[in-house]
Amino acid sequence: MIEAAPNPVTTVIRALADPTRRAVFERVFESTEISVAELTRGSGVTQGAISQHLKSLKQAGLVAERAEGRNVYYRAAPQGLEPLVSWMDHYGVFWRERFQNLRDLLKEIDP
Amino acid sequence: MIEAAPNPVTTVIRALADPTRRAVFERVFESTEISVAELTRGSGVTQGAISQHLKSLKQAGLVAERAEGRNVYYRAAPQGLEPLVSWMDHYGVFWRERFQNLRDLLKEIDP
DNA sequence: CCAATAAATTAGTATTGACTAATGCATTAG
DNA sequence: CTAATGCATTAGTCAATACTAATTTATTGG
Repeated sequence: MIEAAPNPVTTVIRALADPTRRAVFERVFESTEISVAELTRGSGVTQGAISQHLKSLKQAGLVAERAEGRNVYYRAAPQGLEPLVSWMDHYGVFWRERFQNLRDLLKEIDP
Repeated sequence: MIEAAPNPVTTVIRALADPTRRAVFERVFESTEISVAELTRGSGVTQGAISQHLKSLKQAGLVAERAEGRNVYYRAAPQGLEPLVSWMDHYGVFWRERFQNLRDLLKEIDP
């Protein structure tokens, strides 16, 4: 028992901490669905590396996959960001900084 | 020149990725001001380690310091979280998830 | 059936990074 | 002045991790 399962915030932040892996997440997010081969193209790293990054992202709950034939299509799971959102929210960043903007925005929408 | 200065998002996320360092940030945030010695107490690591973590946090713009005599007092700089907020915001997490709650909240405040 | 393609996994390597112990450098107390 | 305290920095260690190259397992096109 040297395990001590890291909390969800740590898992999510660490998954996003590596620039290459974060770029993978961003590309997945921007597409509805994207295959590993396509993610590999233009990534600058090997297919194996991409698969490893996808595994981390999946474990962090940030992506989900769908296998079809010999392809595997990945899609973003933004709910996976929730632990990070909550953590930041707890530190009060959002409301205090964005409250006024949002208030204005809502006035326009629903005056 | 193997440098290639990492972008602010990377700097901030990486600063928060380590649980010990994040705990330091949290303690700094919770106090108005706190000295290195006090941060060291109950941290489970040495004073040197704390100083190193504070250096990372400072470089990330997450804390600021004030020297007084032989003490150095640290305080949180939540604006340092902005790159991360923007990054997440760009991926649409906040409005979509919190819009309804906030709308209700604003209705109560300003009906 | 067979060659080719997609993706995951594995073993090995090099780098980074968190830590300690020790030292250095001010500043304050006696 | 001298000892003690607070903090930063340094050098060295060990573990984690990002990567490649190679292999493995499926699946599909000719």
